This record gives sequence, structure tokens and C-alpha cells, in this order.
Amino acid sequence: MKEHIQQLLEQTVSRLKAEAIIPADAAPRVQVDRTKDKSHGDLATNLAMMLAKPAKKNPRELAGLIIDHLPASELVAKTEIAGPGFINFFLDPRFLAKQIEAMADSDRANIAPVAAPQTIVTDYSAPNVAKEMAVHHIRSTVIGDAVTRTLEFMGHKVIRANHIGDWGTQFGMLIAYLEKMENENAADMDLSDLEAFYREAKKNYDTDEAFAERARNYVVKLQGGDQYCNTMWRKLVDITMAQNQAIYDRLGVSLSNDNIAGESLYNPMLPEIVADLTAQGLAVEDDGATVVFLEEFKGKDGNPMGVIIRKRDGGYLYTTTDIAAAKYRVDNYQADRILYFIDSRQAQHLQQAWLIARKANYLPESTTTEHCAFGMMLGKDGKPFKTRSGGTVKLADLLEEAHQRAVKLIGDKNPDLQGDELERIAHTVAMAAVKYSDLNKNRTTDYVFDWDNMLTFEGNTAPYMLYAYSRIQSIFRKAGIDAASLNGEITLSHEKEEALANKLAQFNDAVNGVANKGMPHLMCTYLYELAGAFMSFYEACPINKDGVSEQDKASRLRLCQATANTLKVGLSLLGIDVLERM
RNA sequence: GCGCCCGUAGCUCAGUUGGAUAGAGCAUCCGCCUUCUAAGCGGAUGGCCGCAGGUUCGAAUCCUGCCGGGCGUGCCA
Repeated sequence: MKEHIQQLLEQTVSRLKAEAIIPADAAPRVQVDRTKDKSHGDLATNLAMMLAKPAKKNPRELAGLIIDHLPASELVAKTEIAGPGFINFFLDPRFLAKQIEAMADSDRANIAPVAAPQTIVTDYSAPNVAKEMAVHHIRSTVIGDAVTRTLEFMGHKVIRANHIGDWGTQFGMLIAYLEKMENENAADMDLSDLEAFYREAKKNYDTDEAFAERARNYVVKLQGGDQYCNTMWRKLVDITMAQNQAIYDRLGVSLSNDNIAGESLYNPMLPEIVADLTAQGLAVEDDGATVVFLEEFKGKDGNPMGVIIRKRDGGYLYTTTDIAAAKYRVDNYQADRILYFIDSRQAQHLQQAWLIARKANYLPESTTTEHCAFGMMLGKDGKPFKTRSGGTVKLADLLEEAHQRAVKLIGDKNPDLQGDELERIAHTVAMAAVKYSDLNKNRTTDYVFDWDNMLTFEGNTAPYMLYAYSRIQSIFRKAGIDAASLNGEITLSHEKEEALANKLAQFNDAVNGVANKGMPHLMCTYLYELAGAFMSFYEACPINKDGVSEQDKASRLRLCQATANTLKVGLSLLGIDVLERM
């Protein structure tokens, strides 16, 4: 719709140029915005104000000329000049109604796949091996998954890359400790508490010199491809990822073992990359290390900053791994876009890795890299979020707490629900609430973690949207009809019907916004407004009540159907399931 | 020191490429269930958009300076 008005205005600009009303070299960016106030119509443009100066006319006069030269369109019911020179467009409600009918008939809410699909790599979640996922992992995991789902829905080829921390010097220590555990506990080894495992391994490393010696030895052997060390390493990875997979499954995150592409994957590439960067003259030896100097970044002394890609002891750093990962994704997938869902502290590091990859021609210009950044989690005291004892909060514990609260709330609200059904509904509500509370924010700065805030079910939360959806299903049940059989015409007569229809028509913008910017909170905002528009409609426009004409009823049921479809599709893009009743 | 990010209601956050009167939720207060699900709806209170300049017809948004905070800044990731 917006695009249509935009096209009309582009044509108008050409006509005005032909008549020399505006200079031929004027190249205005035609901007069409949705109005905030209904009295300003549906869409507005500031074109006249932008062109007023070059045309040497006052904006309102020029606005009149623009309207005079506007090609006729059956979508536009009326135009008006307002304020300093805005042109307001009032759209034909019949066209809007047709559009909503199409959304009601479609299980994709009438969103067409893109004409030119891209290959897009999404790098997200990235937990560490031999550590449990903590609450802060939810950010990358849930945001990355929502964007991934959205891009896939639009028809792009999306490759999920779970860049797990499965390599590094700590593995010597971990293998040595795993070995010790196996020796002491024989067959029955419990690794359910990975936090404790890591802590104990560290303790042994710090206090037991023989253990530390063995650990250091194992690092070297592991890097050298030693069979025994590799088997032990594999065991650690498998145990960790099995636990993480359980969390992904519970949360409804679309990652599986197939998507694991950890640091170890790129490790074999590192020596050749360092050699190549050196051969290309980008990297040099400096104080025993191999360093790339970047004049784009200044160091403390004001000279080009040196980025170390190989340590003096021959080890590699994560910059090298990220350079390799970028190269890998171009070479193996021919990625058009690579999205990194990583916290904002790594912004500079990523910029440097990408810059080096570009200079070395690993990353062509046609491939874009985007840092979808977010801040870290703080406690209410403004310090990095920790438990009272100073540990991290396990993600699994948060999910369990959410579930318990949901069970209690649903039991209170709806005592009829019991047993498996109660558990099932509580699960959906709880996971939706937790995910949504994270998806809803768009902070690149740090944000405050708060149990109650995260686990509330009122106001701008996922349960609100689920509630709207289940209310619609309830209407269908009450009416005794199967939603799929609906095919009536929509007429928008009531103010709240119009508002709902207008909101529905904006779904397209929300989907594109998430896909283009990698920001799922745009979808959250949209769905909240949509659900709100439905709730108002629901209060004002009865359907299954006495005195409602058959025509109104049929039209309103169709509006409900379109709303339900849109909520369902929109929530699914966020990785949230809907409920038929709650 | 240099670089990046940020500062919006008591709290948590939106605010599109610069547009019309800066918005939600929570909290507080007032109404609405003889029920199409009150996890809701309607309304009220609450703002020096960190401060000061500048650009513009128009600035929370862009530019400059300052104040305040976070992060990064050569051998962890």
C-alpha cells in the first residue's frame, strides 16, 4: 500500500519535472509514512516540503500542484493538504477489506516469499562446552532463533551456525579431570552439574601440580590429534550438547546437533590462514607473535592497532577463528549475509576480524556481515547479574521457575484445567513469556534482569497475545463453525473494525523489519498492537450475541480469522506456539 | 588517552529514513464481569527526551562541546 502511493508520487515527480515546476535535477527520496492520527488519513508524505525550496514555491502551494498531477488510483479515496504542507492520503476501505480477506484465507497471513532468495548464515546461541547455559545465553539464542525463523519464512536459505566454545587450552584441564572422575567412579559417572564439574577441574588445576602437568600435556596431545584425548574431548562435547539440546527443545529453539559449528571446526584452517595473511603481507612477526596492523584502529600510542592472530607460543586466538569462520561461510555456503548474534562488547573484535577477512579477500563485497548486538544482563544493583552466592543463574532453573509460576496461575484462573492439559498449557505460556520478555527489548546497552518482570503474565507479554488468540478460538467454538470454512465478505463499518483492519495490513512491514534489521522486537511491538486492537474490537463489536445481523457476524468472524492467522504466524516467527484455549 | 555504545514517566522499555499533540507495560487512583474467557476493556495521574549550542519550515532523532554511565583497547574467549 505504502509502495503503491510511493509509485504514484514517483510518477508525479516526473510529471512535475516535465512541466518544469520543479528542477529537472531534483532527486527527492519519496517518503510515505503511516499517520499516527486518523484525522490525518492513512498515509502521508512530506514531499511538498522537501521540494519547496528547489521549486521556489511555498510548501502548501506545491502540495496542491502535486495533488493535481497525481495519477488516478482506485486505492485512494481522498487527498488533503494539512499543516505546513503534508499531503494526507485516505485509502478506500473496500480495498483494505479485500486485503484482510486475503489474509484470512492464507495460512501465511498473505505474506509472499521473496522473489530473490539469499543465502544467509545466522550465528547464534554459542554456549560453552563443560558449562551449563546461564540466563544470559537466552539473549543470543532466542533473538537469533526468531530472526532465523523469519528469514526462513520469507523464503531465504538460512544456515544456522551454533558457534559453540569447544576448543581452547581449558580442555586439557577438563580432560584430565574427566579422566580422574572416570577412574574414581568407574562406570557410574554423573555429569549433570557441569558448573560443579568445571569448578572442580579448575580447583584441581590450581592446587595439584601433577594434575596441572597432565592437563598441559593433554592440551598438546589434543591439538596434535591424539586418539585418547580426542575421545575424551568428544565425550565432553556430547554430554554438554545433550543437556543444551534439552533446553533448546524445552524452549522451542530450532537448533539441533546438525547446526553445531564450533570453534574446533575452524581450528584446522588456522595455520594456513596465518600463513596466507603473512604471505599477503597483511600479517607480520612482532615480538614473537604474528600480528595484523590495522590503520583503521588506533592503539594506545596512537599508532595502528596490532591484532594478534598467533601467539608467541604458537596458539591462536578467537580473532583468527572468526576470520576462519567468515572465510568458511563464504567458501562453503556462498553466504550473501552473515548475521552475528553476539553481545555488544565484541563489536570491536568483530569489526577487526571482518576487516582482516575483507583485506585478505576472504569476504567479498557482495557478502555483508552484521553484528546484531545486545547488551549484557545486569542485576537490579546495576552490576553484572549474579546469584546471591555469586554464581550465575542457570537457564534451566529460570525455565523451571517460569513453568511453576504458570501452573499456579493457570490453576487459579481456570480450575477446570488439570493434569496433562494443565501442564501442556503451562509449558506454552511459560516458555512464551520468558522468550517474549527477552525478544521485546531492543537494548544494545545493558539491561536489567528481574525475575518478576520476566515471569509476569500481564500487560505487554506473550500470554496477552496467546489470550487474544484463544479468545478468537473460543468465539469460533461458540459460533459452532470451523474457521477454515469461512468465506464471507468483510465490511468495515465500526471504528474498531477499521482500526483492527489497519493494524492487520501492517503485518508485512513487521516481517520485513525483522528480516532487514535483525530486530525481533519490531514483531513484538506489532503483535502487541495487533492483539490490543483485537481486544478493543472484541469489547466493542459483539459477534455471538443477540441483535447482531448475519452480515455483521459474517464480516466480524472473518476479521477474527485474519487476526488469528496473523497472530499465529507472527508468534511462530518469534518461536512461540499458540493455544486453542487457556 | 583513543574507540564503540548509551542517557526518554517512580521502575522496565518503545519511539521507523528528521515530521504533525513524545508512547506502552508495571506501580498508583477511578470505572466496567445476571460472562462471545476480567491473563481483559475504558479513563486519570505521571516528561527540562542528561545539559548547552548549531543545522532545518520542523530535532528525542542529525552536527559540535560538556556532564554522567557501560564496554573495548597485543598474547582469555
